[in-house]
Amino acid sequence: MARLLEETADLMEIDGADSFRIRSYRRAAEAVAQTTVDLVAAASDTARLLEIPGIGKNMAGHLQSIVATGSLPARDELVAKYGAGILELLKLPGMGPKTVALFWSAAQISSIDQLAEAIEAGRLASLPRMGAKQLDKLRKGIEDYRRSAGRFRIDEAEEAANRIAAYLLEFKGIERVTPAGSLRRGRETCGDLDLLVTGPACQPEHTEAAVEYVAAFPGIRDIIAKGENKISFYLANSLQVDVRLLPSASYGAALQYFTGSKAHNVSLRQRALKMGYTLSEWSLARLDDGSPVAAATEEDIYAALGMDWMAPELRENLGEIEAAAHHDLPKLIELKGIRGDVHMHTTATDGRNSIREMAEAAAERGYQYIAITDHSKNLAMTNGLDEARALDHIRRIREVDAEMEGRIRVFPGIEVDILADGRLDLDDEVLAQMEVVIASVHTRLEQGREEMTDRVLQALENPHTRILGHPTGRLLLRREPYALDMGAVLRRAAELGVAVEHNAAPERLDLCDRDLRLARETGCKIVISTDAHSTQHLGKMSYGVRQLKRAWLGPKDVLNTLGPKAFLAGLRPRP
DNA sequence: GCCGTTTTCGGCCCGACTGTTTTCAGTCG
Repeated sequence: MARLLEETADLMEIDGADSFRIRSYRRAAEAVAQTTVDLVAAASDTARLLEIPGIGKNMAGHLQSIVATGSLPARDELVAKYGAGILELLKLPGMGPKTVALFWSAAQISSIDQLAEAIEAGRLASLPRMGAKQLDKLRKGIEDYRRSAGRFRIDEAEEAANRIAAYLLEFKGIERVTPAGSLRRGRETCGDLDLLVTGPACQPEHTEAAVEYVAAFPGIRDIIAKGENKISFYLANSLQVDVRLLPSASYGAALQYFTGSKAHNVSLRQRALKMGYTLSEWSLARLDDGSPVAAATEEDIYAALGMDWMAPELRENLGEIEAAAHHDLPKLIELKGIRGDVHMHTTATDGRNSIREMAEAAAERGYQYIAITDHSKNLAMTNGLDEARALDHIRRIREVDAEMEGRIRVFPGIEVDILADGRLDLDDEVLAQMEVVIASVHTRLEQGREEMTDRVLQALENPHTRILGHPTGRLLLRREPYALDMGAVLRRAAELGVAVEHNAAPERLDLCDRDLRLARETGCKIVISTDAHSTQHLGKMSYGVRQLKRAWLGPKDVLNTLGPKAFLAGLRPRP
């Protein structure tokens, strides 16, 4: 429902509707996404819907229409006018509603394919504001987009996996559903979803009823293939799902095989061959007579190969096979090892909860400490703090720290903006009052790699910078981490004792595998956070922790696995 | 389109940056 409202807002923007009216659709989308009210149940009771802030008479009608018919007439009309493909254009960097509208009216462009064709044909060069640079940027944006399209963020894949698993487990005779592939390995994105299913209903020759049950899953858009042991289909969002039914006797071998990675499996099979075995999705078996050695569990298979079992996140053929054979696997970070979160926002800027509420929620989660790090003045849209407000805010944070009576420590902090010349946007005297100063780049990165890197290195030199924050959202969404020379940044950060933040929210995995491995090699300290803007968001960081695991980062590398005192001591000393 | 009233219509976060301007529009956070 939130997505339909959000898309309607996008279409209205292209259509040139009143901006405040558009905003009310976005607010309603947000409200729908956040509310705890059961909207389907409440749809018959208009008064109930009207109680939700941001939902008025019209929106209530929209919600009722979505519940009743699955569609929203206001959106349908605009889709009919512009075509459904036009929404995709907004995902290209530098493409906003005005440009989309311009291309539509001037060249009848309503999809990415049409845009690509029009650029190549030179049909856009005569339009206002469309110089060579702009068109180059669009060309590159389309290329990036096409490369990443078809992959799904891990949180989307996991949500789908959970939904399907819940359905499958209702069937008598299905006992276990395990996601394999890149979802199990905790990659940032998944190309498709592999679900391994076992139980009495999965015995060979007797799978028909179970297969039919899978095929009846209500979320299926198209069935691609349906056989005895395997069924493949698309969900409504085009995510491809492969469900495999397996006898429990070979469940471990199949799980190992389908978890991968490919490189890990190749290495593992080579090792098996050297030891006189052959490894397949059915079993680990002797080469000479084909008799099975291990198959039921992954532990059995790895053990038979003389190795310790390892977490799926490690299986990328980056030395884990040798380490497991030498019983030398690193001690890795688990979610429960995170003892504090030191990047979060409150109602003072763009957060939804007060300092006290954030502190209570964090204490309830079992955290030992937090830092409140609201935005500084340069982020005007968030009502960022200027010097005077920042000082007031610190006073309030200290009060809450006292009010919590030791149940949790609350450190004063701030997330400052790194300006174009590398300076921070608040006075040093104010920064000197903060325990946690996170310096973040919030402007877009078309400055070029050299300038951007310089800018960040400058910010590291500022003696008040204690944590380097995420280098801007747009960059992360485009998954182009090397627009910044992260090697140079991490090395300098390590020298200066500045910690680097790894934002663990699923849509924001801002340090990629290579950066995290580099952090380990350079000895750069990592701080893991979720950049929480509400109590709901606080602590939802399992994905980021899985990233750390794959990079082999251990508790000694991640500062907020330490207690409050050790955490502060691990930051760069304050001047 | 929502909200909160000054109860029936006016207000609704704003500044930096880029590329194209020759004074600013569009995008982004």
